[in-house]
Order: sequence, then C-alpha cells, then structure tokens
Amino acid sequence: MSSSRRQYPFHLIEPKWQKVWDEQQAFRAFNPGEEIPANHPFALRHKLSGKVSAAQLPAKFYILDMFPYPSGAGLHVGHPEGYTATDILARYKRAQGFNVLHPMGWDAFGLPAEQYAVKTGQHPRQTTEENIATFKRQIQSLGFSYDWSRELATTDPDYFQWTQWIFLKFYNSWFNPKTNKAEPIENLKYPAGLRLPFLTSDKTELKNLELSRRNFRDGKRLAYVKEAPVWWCEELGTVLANEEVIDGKSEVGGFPVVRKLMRQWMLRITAYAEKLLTDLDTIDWSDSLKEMQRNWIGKSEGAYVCFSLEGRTKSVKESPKNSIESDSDIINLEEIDAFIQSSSERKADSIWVFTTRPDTLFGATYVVLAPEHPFVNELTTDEQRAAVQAYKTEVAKKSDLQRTDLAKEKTGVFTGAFAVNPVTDEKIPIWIADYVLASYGTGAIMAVPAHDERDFEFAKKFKLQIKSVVGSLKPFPSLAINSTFGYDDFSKLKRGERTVVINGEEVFVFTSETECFVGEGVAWNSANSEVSLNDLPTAEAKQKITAWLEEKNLGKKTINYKLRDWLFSRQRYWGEPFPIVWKVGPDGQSYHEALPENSLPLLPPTLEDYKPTATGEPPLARAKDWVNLPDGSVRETNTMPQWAGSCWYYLRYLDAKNNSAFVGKDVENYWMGADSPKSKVQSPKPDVGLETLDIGLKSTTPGVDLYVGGTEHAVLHLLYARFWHKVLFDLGYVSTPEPFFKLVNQGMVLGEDNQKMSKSRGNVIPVDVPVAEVGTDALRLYEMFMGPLEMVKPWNTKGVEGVYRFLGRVWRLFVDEKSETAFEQAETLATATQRHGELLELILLDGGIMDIAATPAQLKAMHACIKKVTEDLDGLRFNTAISAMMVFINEAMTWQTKPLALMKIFLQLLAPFAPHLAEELWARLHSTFGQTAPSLAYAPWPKFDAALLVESEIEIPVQVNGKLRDVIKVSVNATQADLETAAKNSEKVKPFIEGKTIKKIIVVPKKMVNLIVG
RNA sequence: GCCGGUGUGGCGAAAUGGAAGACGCACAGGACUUAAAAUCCUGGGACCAUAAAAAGUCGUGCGGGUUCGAGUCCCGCCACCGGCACCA
Repeated sequence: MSSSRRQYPFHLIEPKWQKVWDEQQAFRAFNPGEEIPANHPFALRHKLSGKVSAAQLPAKFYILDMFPYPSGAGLHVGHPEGYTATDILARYKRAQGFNVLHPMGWDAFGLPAEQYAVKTGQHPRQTTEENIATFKRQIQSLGFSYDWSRELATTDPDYFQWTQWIFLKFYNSWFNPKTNKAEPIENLKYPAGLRLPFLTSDKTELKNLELSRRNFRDGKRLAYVKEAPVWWCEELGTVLANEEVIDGKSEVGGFPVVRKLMRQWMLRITAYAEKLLTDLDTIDWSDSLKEMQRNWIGKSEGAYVCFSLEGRTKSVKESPKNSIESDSDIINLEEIDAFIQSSSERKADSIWVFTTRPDTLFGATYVVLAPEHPFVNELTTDEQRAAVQAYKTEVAKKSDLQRTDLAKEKTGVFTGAFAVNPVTDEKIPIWIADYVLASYGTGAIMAVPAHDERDFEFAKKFKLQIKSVVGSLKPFPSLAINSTFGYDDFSKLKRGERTVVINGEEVFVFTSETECFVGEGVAWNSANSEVSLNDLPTAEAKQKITAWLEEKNLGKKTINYKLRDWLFSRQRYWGEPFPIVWKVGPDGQSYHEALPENSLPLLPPTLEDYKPTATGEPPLARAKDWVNLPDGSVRETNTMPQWAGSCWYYLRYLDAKNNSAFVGKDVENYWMGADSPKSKVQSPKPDVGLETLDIGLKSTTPGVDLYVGGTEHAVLHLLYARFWHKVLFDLGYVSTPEPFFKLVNQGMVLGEDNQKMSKSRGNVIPVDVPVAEVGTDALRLYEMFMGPLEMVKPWNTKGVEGVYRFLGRVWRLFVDEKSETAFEQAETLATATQRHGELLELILLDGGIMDIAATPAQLKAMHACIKKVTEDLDGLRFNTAISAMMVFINEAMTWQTKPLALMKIFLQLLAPFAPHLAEELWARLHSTFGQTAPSLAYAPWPKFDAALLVESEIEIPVQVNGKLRDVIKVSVNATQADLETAAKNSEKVKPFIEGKTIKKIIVVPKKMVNLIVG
C-alpha cells in the first residue's frame, strides 16, 4: 500500500486542521453561565457572546463514548469504531445547531498498572500516566471533536474525591420501602424498643440500647459491612463481585476463585432491583441488552411455603410477615433476608421454601435443603449422620466450577428427617443436595418431580415418589405421534387421557407419572378437605393456594430476585481508598465511622511494596503511619472496585472543573434535565436557495442522548451506573431517573482472518498503521463503511484502500491536476526542515468550479445525496450514507462545470465523516472566490428540497402474473388508465397476454403494473 | 436447555410487501505509459443456449403458508454468533 502514489496530501492536511481546531478550541462546549468568547465559531453561529443562560443556549445534545481503560498496548483499529460513530454524529448535530457535549476521559484505576508495580516497583500512577499519554496521542491523531477541556481521569484526586463523596452519600442513606426510595439515614425509623427517648436510666441497659441502635442503623445503610461468603481469587489476591466471576473463574485473567468468609463492604443494589427492572421500559436500548439486564436481575414471582417437621411441634406459628416488622403487604427483600438469617438462630421447627409454582404444592413429594442450610445438622438422624457429613465435606471441597461442571449428574443424601406437606399432610423425606443453592430463596425447596426437570431427574435417580398434579392441554412430546396432531384427535390417544371442565366445557388433558411436564396447564389431583385446585388453570390455582396458605399462616406471596448486593471492596492498592475509619467501642466491638466530607480526597499512601501483606491484608495495611490515626482509630484498608469511577464519570464531564460540588445543579439540569431549554436555532440566509435545517421547538431528551460502547459492559458498568444514578436521583442530586437514554452497542471488529483481534493471534492492526498509510479521514470512513454499526465485521485492508480512493476522487474533483504535480515535485525537493505545510499553497482549485447556477440534473443529484445522508445519519446508518456520497461523486466526476454552491454543500455532507479533507477544500473554495470562510464545523446543515427530486418521466416495471416482462417509460403524471394501456401495448408483454384473458390488473401508481392472465 | 441476534454473489454489504445484489473489495478486459504504478473506461448471480447475443429458467439457510406479488409478513425447522445457565 505504501509503495503506491499518495491519493492526496493527507499527511499535511490532517495535522494542519487538528492544530487549527485545537488553537480555536473549536469543539469546546459551553455551560450555562459560562463566558463565551465573541469570536468562537459557536458564538458566531448562534449569535451569542458573554455569559449566556441556559434559556439562551440552543438545545443540548450529549454524545458519550464509554471511556477507555488506557492499557499499555495502545489502540488497535477495532477501538475507534464507536468513537468514529459518535464523532460523526457530534459533528452532524453541531451543524444542525445543537449545543453538543462530546467528552473523553480515562477509566484509569485497574489491576494491570498495579501488577506492573508489584513486578517493577514503579508507582501505578506513573504507569497510568504514561498509558494515558499514549492513548491520548492516538485518539487525538484521529481528529475527533472532543472537548478536551473536560478531560478527566478516575485516578485524579480531584475526580476521586467525589467518588469518595458519593460513597459517603450511600453510607449515610437507607432505602425506605414505604417511600420506595433512598433517604438520609437521619430519617431511619427504629423499631419499637429502640425509639428515643429510652425509658430507662440503667446505664448498662442504655449502653446496650445505643449499641442496638447502631447495629440496626448500620444494617440499613446503602453501603454496609457484611461478613459474607465471597469469591476470593488467590491469583489476583482479591475478592471479586458476582458479576466479575464467570464459570467459576475470574473475568480478568480466568483464574480460579474460591468461596471464603470475609468482612466486606456491600452496596445495597438489591433495594433497586425492581426499579432497575421496570425503568428499562423507559429507555431506548437494544432488546438483547435489556434482556441481559433482566436476566441478571432475575425477577421471579412466587410464594414462601412453610413445611412443618415430622415429630416436632412448631414452637411458634409464624411467617416472615409476622415474625418481623413490615410496612408493606409484600415483604421486601431486606426483611426476607433478615428472616432467613434469623432461622440460623432459631430452633429447627419448620422449613420455609421458595417456589414459583405454589399450584404444584399437592405434588411436593420431598424437600431438599442446600448442604449449607443451617438446619442440616440438627435435622440429621444418627443413622444418616455419617453419610450427610461425608456429603457436606465432599461438596465443600468442590469449587463452584466443579459444582456447575458436574451439573449433569444429580447427587444428594437423605437426612433421615421428614417434613409434612401442609396441604396433603403426608410425611415426606428431607434430603440435602448441591443442586439447591444456599444463596437463592431460602436455601430450601419443595421438590415437585412431576413438574420440574431437576426434581424429576433427582427423583428418578433416588427412586422418590412422582405425583402428577398438573395436566397438559397438549399431548406430551413423546405422546405426539406427529406434529400435525390436532386438538380433535386427542381422544385417539391411548394413555394419559383424562378430561376436566374448563368454563363449562369438557376438554382433554394429559397427565403422566412417568414423564415431566413443566408447562402451565390445569390442576388435578389437588384437593384436601379445605381447599381444592382441581380443574383450575395454573394461574388461578397459584392465586387460590397462595391465598389459602396466607390465611393459614403457612405461606406468603413474594417476589424473588437473582440479583445480589454488590460486593464493593477489593484488597488492592490502585483504587479509591474508603473514607472510613474503624474504632473500638466500650463493649470491645469495633465499629466504622465516616470521615467528614471536608477531609476528602483521602489519598492512598505511598508504598515501596505493592503486594498484599503476609497475613493476607490488603497492601494499604503496609502503610502503618497512614493506617493508624493519632486518636487510636484505624483506617479501612480495602479499596473500591474499578467500577466505582465509571459509575458517574458522565456526570463529571458536565462540570469537570467544579471544586465545590461533584456537578453544579444548573449545569446538571441543562445537560441531563428533561426540561432543558427548547432550541431556538436560527435559519441563516440560505446559500443556494437551500434552507438550513430548523430544529424548531424540539424538546430535548432526558439524560445522555447517545451512549456508544461494547456489549461487554451489559451487566457490569451499565447496571452499576444505573444504580448509582438512581440513588443520586432519590437523594435529589440529579434530575433524571435514568442516566443513558439511548444506548448503542457497536459490533466488534475482527481481524482480517475473521478472528477476534488479539496479540496471541498476531492479527492486531494498531491505529497508527492506517493513519500513516492512508490518513485518519480514510480510516474513519472505512470504520463506518464496513457495515452496520451494531454488527460484528472483519477488517479488510483492501477495503480501506477503497474508501481511500474515494477520498482521492473527491480531491481530484476539486483540485487542478497540474498544480498538484507541481506541488509533488516541490515536496520531493523540499528538505525536512522546510515547512511542507506552505507547499500546500501550490495546489490550486480546478478551473471547472465556477460560481454559476446548477443544472436541474446537478441539483437532483445533489439533493438526492443530501436526503440520503441526512436520513441515514438520523438512523445511524453510516455505511449507506457513505455509499450515497460515492454515488454523487461518481456522477460529479462526469460534470464539465461544477457549480460552486453544490461543491460547498457536498463538503458539508462530507465534513462529519472526513473533516480534515472537507475543511481544507472548504477553505480553498472560499479563498479562491474571495469569500470569508465560516467555520465548516458550525456551518448550518443543508436541507434538501423534495421538489427538485421529482422526475418528469419514470420507468415502471410491468409484470405478467408477477413476473417481470418489461420496463416502460411513462410520464410521472400518468393515470392508472394510462399505465394499463401502456402496459398492454408493450411489445415485450404482448406475447405473454395474447390469446389469454386478463383477469385482473394491479396498478400501483408510480411503482409498477401487474397483469393477471388466465 | 433458555433468551437475544444473524443467515443474500468469490468477499464486506444494499433493498417503506412492488425491477434482488446499490456502494465498495477482489477479478477480467480496454485506454494512457518505453514500462510499471497511479488514474480513467467497460464487464460481471447461477443455469440453459450461442460464433456472439437475444429470449428463457432458477435464484436471498431449509420446508410450508398468506398475497396479484415475499429477502421483507405468518407457521415449522436448520446453522452460526452473543448472553444466561441446577436461580426452584
């Protein structure tokens, strides 16, 4: 590629314009109340200057990229795909008259810099800064129109002091189920015995009450401490969040993880499970992404059911609802949690299970506990004790990886104990098995083998009773003789036939004790002396039995989520330290306390050695002077996970330099608010009889208007950030309930071998390569021309040359060939020290460009192009927008004379895609014709004139019986009758209709004619 | 297994239910050139036929259906990609 002649002097043009934009601060976005320099292109476009209020500013448009983690490897050609898409849109929206916010920053905390520090002793900050410098240089070489004055890095103390500040907001808040939102901890309602003033003067009692209050309060905070089983990764020397563990391995590095009991900071994301779920309906994200979040949140509706124990009397008849204070009808997660927790302290008198199919209760033939269930030891009979112990040991030895890997084969052990099915009063065995998870529901299930695959498998293996209680309205797959089995044929079946009455009608249902049916159907076999579900459809049966259980205090309707609270601490150095200290109370118990806000930022200490300590404490514990405070309190030595900084960076961009708040109120409201000012975009005097696009009184979008990034963040960053945003919203710090209104995932760019790009495959193409060989504009164009943004597509170097050639054609459309040859010769002779940029002046415009009126054909081609490019940009269809410009250029290459006005319009269309080339030619067009060039970046977007696209004669396909037989030319005004006649008279059509009767003629005006003959 | 997405030339891909394959790559032929590169022009789904063509037939993963007409809508499958996965 490099051996061939350069298509155009991009090597001079691109740095030239990048410098101009930089010097002008051309892409700086202005906040309400900010001083706008009178000569800034934005000020000139909108006739603004000085301090401008939100109401005076045009409508905002916030275009955000997922900010990168600056790794040492630099950018490859896959990275700028999303950045290119957002930049094109940012430039387009700027031309349309929006106040565009388009920022970039660095997600810079992270493990690689720390691991490098462990190896070499180089401070992670230094590594981070070097990597940022590389990334910034590469990103800037691509000519993106970022507002660099808002650049931020999560590792910067000016930034992370606010990350710590937000953590304190979490710490000092609780979730009020009654108002369904986060509130300051001062509003917390204490249970009866703990309310002030205390009605005692006994000092010990008072002390204990104070302590209980503190424990209660600390247990309610949105950021709380929990001794919990966590994922410990030995290799990384830290714990990981659920979301960071994939198939029993760490997401980063793929190292094994094990369960370990540790004291950890948690964020109460579960309180927001329902909002995170339902608010997905209010935002414009892809279905697949929403679905991933829904699956992760994992809502299921069902009931808790109480099974009493054979041979034991229940000490108290209680349900979760009655055993704890509750403000709502449906018990919330927190209360369930507390209830389940409390069962470990109570005697084993009954077992609560969670089920989504309470309608199958009559078919529950055994109970299974998770091996870790607190009742197991107490329930196990002496005969079974050895077997149960052996099983528990075996399970504990298995890593979770093995537990899921071996999922195929069910294992378990009988405890020797029996429970009583609350509706049948039958004695049913209690087993333990590792297919029941301690961490979900109550850690116990009622097994209904006839209607649950897993229970069915287990029952078959251990020869447990299978009892069918739900009939299917369709034959079981194995009974279906063929797929066309009709409803009426049911009676022909030999087995499983049975009828029930639904809505007064007798219908067949199919039941089986030898096969599993998990679908919904009709209940049967489900009645006792008090309640009957027989003949009820599943949904009704669920309702009826749940109501009955509630009335008997044997159950409670409930909602369960898979989502767990977010494990928020890491045993690392290179992260935000917690603004927390630990103290020891008079009772000898240690407790935590928040640092005052004015002490932030809390900087990490400087270390010589970044490894964890020998005792397994985090590296921060090495800094004794930092950890131990004069008053005897001790600092928290964990740090926050990498996700913390990325949870709110999009808010800091709005007001990146604010020293008194994480974001200013008015500024936040302007850029994120749903009711920011309406646009008042002016329509300047049209250039060529064209009007500029008038945005009119279009209201703005709440939150970020467009967020582009990879799918890998579907359940991590995107869920965490939504959670933080919702807490900040509840506490009144932000004005919208959702941060990202529209989100698009760019598809991955594969290597030329159709494999994902990776070092080990050796198929990585660094961005610097195409930038040097064909220039940034060609790279940008190709990134978009490959295919639709969301699709996965392979890189093809030959394809890059195609768009590079296109830019060469554009160049040659505009410049005089002889002058370019002169330029090239001069450049060869010039020494390196000479200013090559000045040589560009040798290149002259093509003489065919004249300030003359365009022909109708020229106007038509131009306006077709404006229409297509505009519509495709609105739909993010960059690839077809580019092909429309190619079509235009292919035609314009044949023109003898090139009207100046059209040449300008074309450059405006090209500018978002190839801004350097467009700026260069734009400036030349103006200077050559003695005009002053307004900034192309802010030139009003051209508007197409539909009237110019109308043809006088059009070609109409003629079909006979749906097959194309001719294409006829008719006037655009041809009537239906004209078309019919013309079609019938076509010489090519005649042979197909002669001697036949025309039964019908379908005429679609301006589209086609179809003759139906018999 | 469940959820989501995608299947169209040699390749990347286009097509509000109305001319399938725009645009680009690769390829072939031609012009320019001492020559090459670059550039410009022309060609192209498959089959059948032919000296060459015209005409014709078949074509959007597979099988059905709706419609005057289906890449597009409906039903049933298959393959690939991504996610989740003993969540009761």
